[in-house]
Amino acid sequence: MNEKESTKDKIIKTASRLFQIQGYHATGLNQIINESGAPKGSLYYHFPDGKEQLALESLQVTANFVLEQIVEGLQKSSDPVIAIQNLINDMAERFEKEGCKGGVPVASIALETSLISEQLRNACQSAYISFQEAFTQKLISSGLEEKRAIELGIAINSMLEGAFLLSFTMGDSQPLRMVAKQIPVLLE
Amino acid sequence: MNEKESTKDKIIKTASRLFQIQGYHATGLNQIINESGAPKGSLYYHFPDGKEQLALESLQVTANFVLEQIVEGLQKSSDPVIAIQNLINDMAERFEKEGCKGGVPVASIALETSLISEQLRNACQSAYISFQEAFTQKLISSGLEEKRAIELGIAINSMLEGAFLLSFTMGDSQPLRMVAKQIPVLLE
DNA sequence: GTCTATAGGACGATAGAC
DNA sequence: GTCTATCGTCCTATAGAC
Repeated sequence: MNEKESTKDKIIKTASRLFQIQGYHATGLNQIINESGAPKGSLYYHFPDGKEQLALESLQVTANFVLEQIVEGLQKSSDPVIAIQNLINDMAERFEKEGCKGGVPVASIALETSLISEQLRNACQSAYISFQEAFTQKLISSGLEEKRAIELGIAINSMLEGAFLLSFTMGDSQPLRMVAKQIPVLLE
Repeated sequence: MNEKESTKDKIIKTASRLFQIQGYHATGLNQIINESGAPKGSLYYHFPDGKEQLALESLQVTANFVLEQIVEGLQKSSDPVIAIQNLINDMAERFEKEGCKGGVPVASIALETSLISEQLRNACQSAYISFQEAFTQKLISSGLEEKRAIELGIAINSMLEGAFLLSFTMGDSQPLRMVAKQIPVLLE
């Protein structure tokens, strides 16, 4: 394996965390360098297009991580109601363990950059679509009609993102918990 | 009436719009002054505590506007399913008329400031609670049991906020429309 | 690949005249 | 109530040595 990639990876890992918690504009490149412990001079070597490129690659790491959580969570039960409920509750638990201050995965970058960088907006959109398709796929494979599964995938994704946003703002995972509780009703 | 308040009001009105579209950190005080057409020297006279105070008062204006939309929308039909569905569809229509670029009302400030200003976080939280209580109240007054109405108020609010976030990021009101479509299922 | 130094600009905030 | 000038700080980005 390439040990040489570890500097770039350290930068991306720190950037992902900071962008998610603080947002795009509030996170400076200096802070990323300092907190990552990466060599100060290496940023523009690894990311020649600057902050936007760094944000893009960081976002993709974050999005892949979340998607993996979703896909793996959905595999744990064949019953989609139980699977989705457990997934959201697991996310709520993780969120609580971060002191309800872990930020909102994709949203923090999406809100700040969608109107100023088509590239970043597009990456956020792709991330959201991948989430909703994971839900849709689960519903289809458990026998739901495709059209209905697509509708529900979008709705469940909306609920999840909204509940994350509310839980973060309130510093309380209650919205996530409440949304999980409505899944049986929604999938009736 | 006091014609003298018009300068402060102009500043707040412009700030509300810009904070909502661009976010907190991306919106400079200079831009607010320039676009509002307000006298340049008057900002720190009207808002001695600076940007944070301006954001706070702007947020309250935005939140009151949204709450009014919700309350008035919910009054238009006695059937809560129809009322909520129409409300969300009206919001989707308004969003489309802004070219799907109108920003996400409270979220843009909530995400950027919740961890750096307890005052602003608290104002965002109050705004969200007022929204969810409007839904809950509507459900109670149409005969739903209180405990269930509270749960649903939170869930509907989550769906709405999430759908706004997704619609904004995708530049397409589809998530808002899909969420509206699920209301009958949720309230079954 | 890494480092230092710095350019060049924007920002929030303040002081003091009017 | 308004205005101008300015301070100090932060930012992104670049140039050039090593």
